Amino acid sequence: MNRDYTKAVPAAWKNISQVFTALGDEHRQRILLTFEPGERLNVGQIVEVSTLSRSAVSHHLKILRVAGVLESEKIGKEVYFWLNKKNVKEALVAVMDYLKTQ
Amino acid sequence: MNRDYTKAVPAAWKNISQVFTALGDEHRQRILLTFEPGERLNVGQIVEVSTLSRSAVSHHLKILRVAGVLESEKIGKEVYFWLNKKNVKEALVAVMDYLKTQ
DNA sequence: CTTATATGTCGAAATATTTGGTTATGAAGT
DNA sequence: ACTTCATAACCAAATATTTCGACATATAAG
Repeated sequence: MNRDYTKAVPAAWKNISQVFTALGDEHRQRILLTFEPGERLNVGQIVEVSTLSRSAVSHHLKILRVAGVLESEKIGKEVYFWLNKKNVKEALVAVMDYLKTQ
Repeated sequence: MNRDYTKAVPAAWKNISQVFTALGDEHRQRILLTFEPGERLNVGQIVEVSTLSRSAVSHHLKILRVAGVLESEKIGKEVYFWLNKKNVKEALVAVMDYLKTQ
């Protein structure tokens, strides 16, 4: 039994937490699945296909962005979002690596 | 833009949700990191290294078990838990595969 | 400079999760 | 059968998250 993690988790796992929390919500999964390969979508487009209000979508987009699942850039009046594949992959690989040691 | 997921997510993603929600919580991460390779731990041992009450630990163990992150078996008076590597890996691979199409 | 549009932020209500005490269940020992 | 021990289930309180409308900001258009 490993007692090292009684009170905390390694720093790397804090980032993993965010990614996993972000992907653990069905509304956020639906937002992600809306993106076609390489596509960038603005908030209005995402709201359009969502069943949630604009501010709820904005809230979920923020969680996804802070977690590093999405990246965003403002172009004119619009804010475009796209998938941060690299960062999501890193979180998945980290857990895969942990599994391999088990 | 893919509009297929406006109201629901593919069935496979529902299982993924559970695994990701389970792994997105720091208390549950700490429980997982307590397991050494191949080890089986009973509830008492996990409570012992946790900062939470017995009933809170039991609650988190149930979430981990229902999500398929842990498996359990009652032996005598004790219930032993161990990592369900196969199931966690499947969820991770499913998301990895999604990333590859993106 | 005023107006319209896109998005973010705030605050309060609704909802969900977490927590720990108490009670119930089930297995083992006496 | 009675007691003890380990754990699960139940329940209510505490806490966190989600939600949406109202307001704020920023950019562009007229």
